[in-house]
Amino acid sequence: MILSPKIENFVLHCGEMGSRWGFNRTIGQMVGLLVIHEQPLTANEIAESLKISRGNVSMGIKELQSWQLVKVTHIPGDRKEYYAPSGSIWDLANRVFEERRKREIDPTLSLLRDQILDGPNSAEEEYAQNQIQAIHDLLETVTKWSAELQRLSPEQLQTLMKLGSSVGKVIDLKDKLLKKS
Amino acid sequence: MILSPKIENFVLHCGEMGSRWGFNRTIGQMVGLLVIHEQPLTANEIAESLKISRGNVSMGIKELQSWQLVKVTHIPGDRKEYYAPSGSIWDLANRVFEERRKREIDPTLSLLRDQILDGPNSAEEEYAQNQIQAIHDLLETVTKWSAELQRLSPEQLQTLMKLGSSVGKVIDLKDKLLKKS
DNA sequence: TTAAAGTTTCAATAATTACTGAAACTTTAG
DNA sequence: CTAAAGTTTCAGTAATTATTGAAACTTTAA
Repeated sequence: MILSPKIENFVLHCGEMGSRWGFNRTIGQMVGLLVIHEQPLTANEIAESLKISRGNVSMGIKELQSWQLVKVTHIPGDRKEYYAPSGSIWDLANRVFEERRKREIDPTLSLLRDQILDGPNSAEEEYAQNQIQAIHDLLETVTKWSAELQRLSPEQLQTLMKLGSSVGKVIDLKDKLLKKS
Repeated sequence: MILSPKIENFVLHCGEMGSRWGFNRTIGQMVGLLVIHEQPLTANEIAESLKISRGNVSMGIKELQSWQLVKVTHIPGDRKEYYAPSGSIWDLANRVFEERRKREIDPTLSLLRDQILDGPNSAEEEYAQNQIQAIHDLLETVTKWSAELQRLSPEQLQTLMKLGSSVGKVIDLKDKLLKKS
């Protein structure tokens, strides 16, 4: 399981970016490795390729499963587990996006809801209350939008994405559209 | 600079979320504090409110400035610097979004571009090359879209966001729209 | 000038997070 | 059943990241 320079380069980069994408270096490397390899890999192969301990791989796989980014496969007559990405690049990106929304937005939304129900407890909390409401509204809109995007088929999403610079035009024509629908 | 329970709660929560939003706990608390307070605060007030050292505040402010999230103001006859958020909640969210795109996507896009120019170096790199291309295309689309969103006025954005569940309909009517534009 | 008010820097250290490897656990073929 | 193959757990330790606080630096009023 020796990696070619190009692939090693790619995997190491995924490691560096790992923490920015929401996991840690090792897990970033694992994702990179799984994505770039056509065949599923065993835990031992992963450990060997990345020069990390078997235990670390096990923890990493667990974490990746909590993100729903890997699937386990088996080869007939072989009891080892083989790991592979749980879908296309697009699927993976979608899952990361969704999982991050859950971790980065949901807890705050929940706190802010409670604080809004509580109401301002004094005159100087008026401004605070307004700001809390503003953050709440923003996060709620983002959440709704994100749910909407999840509902779309990959083809629709591609279409939407490719709309690119004509998004502005779409918006300008919104009223017309809504009448027709 | 003693905080009311509700505000303290909010600020502490921002601290907990800080690392998930791309900074650290202290900086998260600083953002929370600045956003929730109507009046700009001095570095000393921030240090006192959050019970952290003066030096830490200085570093935090520097970091927040690199994210373009704070602005400095002065009060006539007072040489202290007063810090406040650099805009509305919406502005701040936009900046965080943009900055994260720069940190989380741009470096990868740049690496992948180079790797694509390099071309596959062997037969077994064929698959790898395809995957690299797929990731590249996805990230490029996201980048373009994000740039497009930045170009829109806040009002247009609001409109787009509020479109919510009718996004699907918009897509279905895309062709019709593009003819008219 | 200069000294008081304010700010920044950074080496030392604290706090957190990640990793290893050996032991415990699980599964299955015989 | 049991032993071999495989997997997971977790205490100890390594690596990383954040924080303090004292010294250096900057600005300004007198």
